[in-house]
Amino acid sequence: MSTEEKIIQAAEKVFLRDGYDGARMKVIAEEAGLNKALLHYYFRSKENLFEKIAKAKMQEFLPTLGAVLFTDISLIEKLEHFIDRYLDLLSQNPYMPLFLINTVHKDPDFIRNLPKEFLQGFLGYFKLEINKGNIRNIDPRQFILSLIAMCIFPFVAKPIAKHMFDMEEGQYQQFLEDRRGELKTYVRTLLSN
Amino acid sequence: MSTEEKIIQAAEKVFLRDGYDGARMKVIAEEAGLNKALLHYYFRSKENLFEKIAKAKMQEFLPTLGAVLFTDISLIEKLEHFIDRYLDLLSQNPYMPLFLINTVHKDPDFIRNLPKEFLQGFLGYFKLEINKGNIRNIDPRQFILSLIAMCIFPFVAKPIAKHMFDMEEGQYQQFLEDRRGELKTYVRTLLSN
DNA sequence: GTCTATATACAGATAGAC
DNA sequence: GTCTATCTGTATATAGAC
Repeated sequence: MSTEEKIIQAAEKVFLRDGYDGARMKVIAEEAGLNKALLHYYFRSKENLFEKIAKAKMQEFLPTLGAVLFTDISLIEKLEHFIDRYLDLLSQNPYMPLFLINTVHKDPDFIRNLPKEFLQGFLGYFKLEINKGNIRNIDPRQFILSLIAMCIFPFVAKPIAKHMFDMEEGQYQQFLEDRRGELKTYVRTLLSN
Repeated sequence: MSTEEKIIQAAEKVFLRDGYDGARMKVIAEEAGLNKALLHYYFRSKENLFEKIAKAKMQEFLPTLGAVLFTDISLIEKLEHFIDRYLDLLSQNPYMPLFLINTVHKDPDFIRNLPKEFLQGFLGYFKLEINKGNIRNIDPRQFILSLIAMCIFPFVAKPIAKHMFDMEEGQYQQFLEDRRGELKTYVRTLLSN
């Protein structure tokens, strides 16, 4: 692994966990097993390193989801696949949502370049299915936002939910596993005619 | 307004918006129209001031919700009231959820003292209603987490959602207003036998 | 390219006049 | 109780030896 890759990997870990304000170049350097000065040699500044990491992570995170929405199955099946893929992705990147939310909160320009055409396309398709009478008449935007909320929230609010529900780590993992079926049931119930 | 109150009010605003790491004592002082040194005179340290603010805000935020759950109406009506009250509360405190999530993320001990008995009580009541056959058989914890997620997420992810849906501020406010009815419909659809 | 040593800036915190 | 001036620590960033 090259020095640059070591830095990027360490920076991803630290920035995702601690955010921009909470992250320290010293900590990133230690995590990479390198010297602080090298971070500046390769990336000039903390801000620059952060931007590189944040933009790459966002590009990596969002479009992965678009794919499943354009396969040749029914809308409800698409959404069920979406739930599985999204929860997989979140399990592998539990810090991503909070990181993304905080980053955009601090600097709204960060989303400027994020692709949104695939979502617009999907919303149009959703409306078509409603007009065809294949699913219940419902606001597609409200529904999609709700579905994403239900997927993301248990990861973002994990420590709070664990406390409120009096769960240990293992129990919460099981809870997240059970959630897949639960969310699919919600989707079918809400959209079926 | 006393000096101490001025500081608290300014600190609330800045900490809620910028988080602990992002907040600056200088900014809080300016916001309060006072000198930096006074913050230390009244609260000794940044950490101490933050704890005071954070604990007060949490205590203020959570129990407000418990009340509506113990009125003498049906479960579905309770949940409909909950949605209205919760969305009201969030409209008045849009930064609260992200602040709370980040604070607990940084220091999990912050929730140690948060009351959870009212939730446990409500979950028990929920199960009773299922056993009585008044509502559909569903996991109460999964359902409550989903409902809270659907309420909170549009506030937490507001900049992202606005961008993705191509909305201006006014449109998004309308979207949030429309959401009340939408969520109530979801609840009725998911819980009705 | 990689390190040690250092410069620079600014944060939180304190001292002391009023 | 409130201010100005200052201390101290630590963060990012740079200089320069190797």
